[in-house]
Amino acid sequence: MIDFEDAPSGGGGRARGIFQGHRYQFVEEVEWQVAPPTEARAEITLNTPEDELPGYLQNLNLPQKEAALETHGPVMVLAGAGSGKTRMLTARIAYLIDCLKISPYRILAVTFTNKAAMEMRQRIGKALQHSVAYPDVGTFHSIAVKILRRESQHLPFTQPFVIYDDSDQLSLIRSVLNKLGLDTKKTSPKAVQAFVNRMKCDGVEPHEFQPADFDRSEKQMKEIYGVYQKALVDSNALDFGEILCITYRLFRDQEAVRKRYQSLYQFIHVDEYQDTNRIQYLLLSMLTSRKWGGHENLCVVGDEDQSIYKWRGADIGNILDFENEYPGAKVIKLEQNYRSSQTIIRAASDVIAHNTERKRKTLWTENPEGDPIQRIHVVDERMEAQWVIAEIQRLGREQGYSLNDMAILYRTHAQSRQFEDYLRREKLPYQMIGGVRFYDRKEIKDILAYLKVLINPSDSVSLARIINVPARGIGKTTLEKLEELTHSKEPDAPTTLWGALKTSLDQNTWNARVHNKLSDFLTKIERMRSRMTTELVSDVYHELLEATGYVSELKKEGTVEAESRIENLEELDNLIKEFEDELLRGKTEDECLTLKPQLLGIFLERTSLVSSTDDAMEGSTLKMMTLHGCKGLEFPIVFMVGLEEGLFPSTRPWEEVDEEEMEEERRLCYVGMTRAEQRLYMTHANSRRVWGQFQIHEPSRFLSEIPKELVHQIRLIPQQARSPMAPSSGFSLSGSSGKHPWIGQEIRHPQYGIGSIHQVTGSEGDERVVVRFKSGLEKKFLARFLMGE
DNA sequence: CTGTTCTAGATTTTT
DNA sequence: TCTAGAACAG
Repeated sequence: MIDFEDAPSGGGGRARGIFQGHRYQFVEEVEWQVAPPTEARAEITLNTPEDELPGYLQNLNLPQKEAALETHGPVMVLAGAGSGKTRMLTARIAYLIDCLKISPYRILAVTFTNKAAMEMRQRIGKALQHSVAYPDVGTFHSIAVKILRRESQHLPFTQPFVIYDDSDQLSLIRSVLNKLGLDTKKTSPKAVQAFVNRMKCDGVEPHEFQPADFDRSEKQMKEIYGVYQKALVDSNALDFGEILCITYRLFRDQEAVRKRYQSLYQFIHVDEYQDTNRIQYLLLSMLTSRKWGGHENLCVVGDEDQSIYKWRGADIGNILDFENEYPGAKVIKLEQNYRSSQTIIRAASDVIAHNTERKRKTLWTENPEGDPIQRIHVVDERMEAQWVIAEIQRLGREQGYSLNDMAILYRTHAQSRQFEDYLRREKLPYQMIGGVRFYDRKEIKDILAYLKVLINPSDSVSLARIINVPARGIGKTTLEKLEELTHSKEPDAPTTLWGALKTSLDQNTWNARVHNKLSDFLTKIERMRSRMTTELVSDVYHELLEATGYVSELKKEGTVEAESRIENLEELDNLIKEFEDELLRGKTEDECLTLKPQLLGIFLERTSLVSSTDDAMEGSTLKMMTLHGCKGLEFPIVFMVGLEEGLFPSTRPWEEVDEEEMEEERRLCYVGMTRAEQRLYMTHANSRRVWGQFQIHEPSRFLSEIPKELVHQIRLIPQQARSPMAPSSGFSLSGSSGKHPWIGQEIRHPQYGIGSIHQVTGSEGDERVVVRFKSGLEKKFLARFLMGE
């Protein structure tokens, strides 16, 4: 039953739980010799009677068992949705360790997200009961970073390097454009970023790129890319793409290193293989391909029907080419679905059958036929949310479903708003997966930037971010002058902002006022830096908040936002403590001593690599997420919302429809539909507000691709939306007589209560008003909004 | 140098 | 509609 008493969880990316069960190894526990080839196959075969099998191999179907036992040589498993591929992978790894006596350290499993890695680790642990050692399980990025830390002597980067996320990357690109004297209006930083990342997905370095002969912009891009790469090295920072590229180059160019990792990771597994990109493919072939002296013990698991990251460089070619790269590869299909009803499987299969570029694979199930697909036609997005929430309550009340049996899936995060509103109103606890990452919040990024500067003063992006945060009188012009110093071509000119800061202070180039401010800042940072080596991160963290006055600034503000920012900083404090606890627990004093200076680096690395979908799922809450975020999950009941042309499939009206993109949208639809076990709802609205404007939408083409006999259609008429139980839309005016606001007019707001208009600005029809509420609170609103359309 | 207002761009999806 | 960067005034 739904617990109606629970308070709403507030949604948003909570960071809790991210670090649970995530154990990095620092003390090297691996000997670097080549293990003897494992000839000693255990006597388990496909014919072994079920009751003689170890538990983890029982109850697998034939192809699953085949895939699990085919441990040597290249294997590609084409696993349909819900066909038990994680089960198979777990069984396979357990079998390697338990029966074939392969050391867990010789096994690598690559997953798409950190959350998936955590789950797999848990499942392997369960299968092996009491095993102490775990195989390496992680994302491409986390594994690559680990390797880079270990092999830093071969890299242009020095040890405590930092990782730049997308927005850091964008800042660096801006500063590069600036340095090159390019106008950001003509060369958009975003376009440069897209270009750079595209290059990196394919593993193309600046000098390798061949611009088309007469294409000036490509030539310019190439140049910017080169300068950007240099700036990365100067900042001692890696962006996401670079993490993989540089690891690839390390393996390609350093044979000894490559050999070592080939023998370290003798059995490699890759989940969600359909979403790997070129550089990940190259990385894998470095470790496994015969061409590079690899062992070919590679097992990839994927489903081209679920490939939904083409826009990020995922290359379906990786699936199609597998058999060429690894001749003699065994291809195994898992086609039996254990998750969904017949109806859902048939509907989803019919939809995906409209794609032309796919390998034939037929999903089937022994599950009962189940309910028809519920197609709900509503008037607008408010009604959609209202109806879905009411239905969720009904299912809880009448059929005993609990909230975590259900999920709402949408195409874009922006669609979550309506649902949040109604969920809050109805006091149903919910959790949004994805959205704004905890670590992307401004205050968290600020403080992390400080921490990054502490371990790596070369990090100019972070330094520029915090040099005047909170405001300490170091303004734009000063910063610009500092940056200019780094652009100088003199032989011993500083290359980093930090260097520029130091030399300029040494050479007394500033007037007294600026000089003092800068040197104050410098000494503060230096002092904290010196404490870093001996003290815990949590202690430095406190001094940081103290010395910079960050929290006291926030306290001064006294707004609700500031309050929640302070709370977030406290949450960060908890996370740091939790992290230190986890790493230092059970360690000897000596070990702690060596560990301490590394703590901050590891902490920052983790914060950069967790994604917004890595949030732990909490107990009985309704889950909402994008269709991309639902990959790998399943729910008894699924609501897919906003099935409208333009929104889903998402198209840009001014651009021609790209057939390939349309097929990706369709795969996304397939992924969403196959999340449902028992019941699937699909809603579409007649019209909805997009960017504040009403748009009329046709029902999504995907709806018509489902056979009619599988669908139960419901059309909700407008009157229902205005029924007494429907909360009115936000505001109501008491005693309003006209369409225009006047000063002194009384306003009732559902959240803030009663107030009166204090000020009116803006032109007729687009007035903005300031309302002063009884509580003394002053808020600004759009009058149009306030007058109820 | 700071705080405010103005404008443009974004909403497709993320390691 | 909202946000973040840019431009402007104090």
